[in-house]
Amino acid sequence: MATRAGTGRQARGGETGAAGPDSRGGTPAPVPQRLMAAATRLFAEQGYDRTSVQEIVEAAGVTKGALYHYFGSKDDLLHEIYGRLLRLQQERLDLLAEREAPVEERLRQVAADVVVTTIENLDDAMIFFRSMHQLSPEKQKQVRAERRRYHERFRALIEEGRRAGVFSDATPADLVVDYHFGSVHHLSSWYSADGPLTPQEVADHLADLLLRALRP
Amino acid sequence: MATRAGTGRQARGGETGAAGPDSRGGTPAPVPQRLMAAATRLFAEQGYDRTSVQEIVEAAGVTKGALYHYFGSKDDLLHEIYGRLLRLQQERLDLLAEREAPVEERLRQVAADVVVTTIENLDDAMIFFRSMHQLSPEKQKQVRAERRRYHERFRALIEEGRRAGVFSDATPADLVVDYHFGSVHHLSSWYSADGPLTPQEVADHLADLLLRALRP
DNA sequence: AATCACATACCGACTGGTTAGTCTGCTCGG
DNA sequence: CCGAGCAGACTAACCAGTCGGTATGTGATT
Repeated sequence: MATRAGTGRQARGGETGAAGPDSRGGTPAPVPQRLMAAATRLFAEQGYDRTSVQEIVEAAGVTKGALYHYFGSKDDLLHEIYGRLLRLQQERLDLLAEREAPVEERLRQVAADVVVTTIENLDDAMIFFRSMHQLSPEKQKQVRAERRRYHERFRALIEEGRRAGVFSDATPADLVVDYHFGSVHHLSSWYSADGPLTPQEVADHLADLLLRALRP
Repeated sequence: MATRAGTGRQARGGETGAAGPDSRGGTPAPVPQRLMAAATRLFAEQGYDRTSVQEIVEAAGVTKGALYHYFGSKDDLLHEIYGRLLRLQQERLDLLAEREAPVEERLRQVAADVVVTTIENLDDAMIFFRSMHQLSPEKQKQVRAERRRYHERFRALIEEGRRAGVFSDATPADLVVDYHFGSVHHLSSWYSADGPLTPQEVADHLADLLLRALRP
């Protein structure tokens, strides 16, 4: 349904294969990917509203006709960026949460992992929390729903740890989740690859702060 | 240069007196305040770029002539909103940090206070975190510098506590500061006055999480 | 193997609408 | 009578999205 046939929307193409939009001199990446990459960079640099469709297509080396062939609207591009990040993080959360390990160890891994993947996709993350409100209300609702699922999965881990008696229950679990995700969102406004800390180090520290705060 | 001779900039007027833009039927609030109040509300609701100057002046019951009489540009309005919040929080931080009390008590109060004042000015805060990058580079630099002063003052408290042996030094102090302010920034995306928690309760919980994370 | 039918992929000029900021001039208190 | 305070028409720029058109490929029919 999604791809060809009727409307040529919803690109998404090669999630596998080379990471960059153009993996060296060989064949250039497909047009939809080039558009997504250009939009991501420009949205992160200038903001959504300040980036014109014209700029995006020029950066991707195509024209408006191509963009509107693959995407329904400018705001579709934004929605795809969100989808990409959310799918990635949800997938990793599910993977880690189901492991065999003490709950405090699983929470630590999950808390650190979301930090690492956020830093590794810092442009996406920056766009995420800056431009959410610029999505159409309908798409916004959808994104929020997915986000909530993520938070609930995370909260479930905290509650599991409480029942097991390894976490304090001094603070409502929702608040603890928001406390941690606040710091995750905030990453894009201070983390720099030039800084002294690697993504993994930052992640370990932040996860450690969370676990320390939860000590009984 | 920008405006006319006398540069009628920098409104700011009655910081004292009635809080609202129009304190009941009597005399309406002065035009600059009405403009600031209207701009604050609209920026928070729709975002900076999506709010037209025309909307602002209509909401304030004046015309463009009035706005450009008092403010140099649309982005000046934004800058004033930042200034208002930053001045308020800096002032309160200085006040609390200089009190006579054990350092852990002072940190707790400071950490909670910034949460309360953020919630009490949630529109300002939301605009702050969403629209920073829409300021002119020059004004952005200025705001960042003020923000940094605030963070450094906060960090100094943590370091004082470490020297006194009451805080753990497992995590770099900068990271701890960013951890806490992440959650403060994040407030505007989840806190609701209709929720079960009062601002003070949220503040106490968040301050508690910080202090718990810092236990040696 | 040549032709036809049809779809995908893309081009780029164009449209209708919006925007920040300017400018001239009115009004009214002192 | 003068200037601060403001009105509101105006300008020059810009922008998302549309649309008619072209090129290329593919499968079926002759």
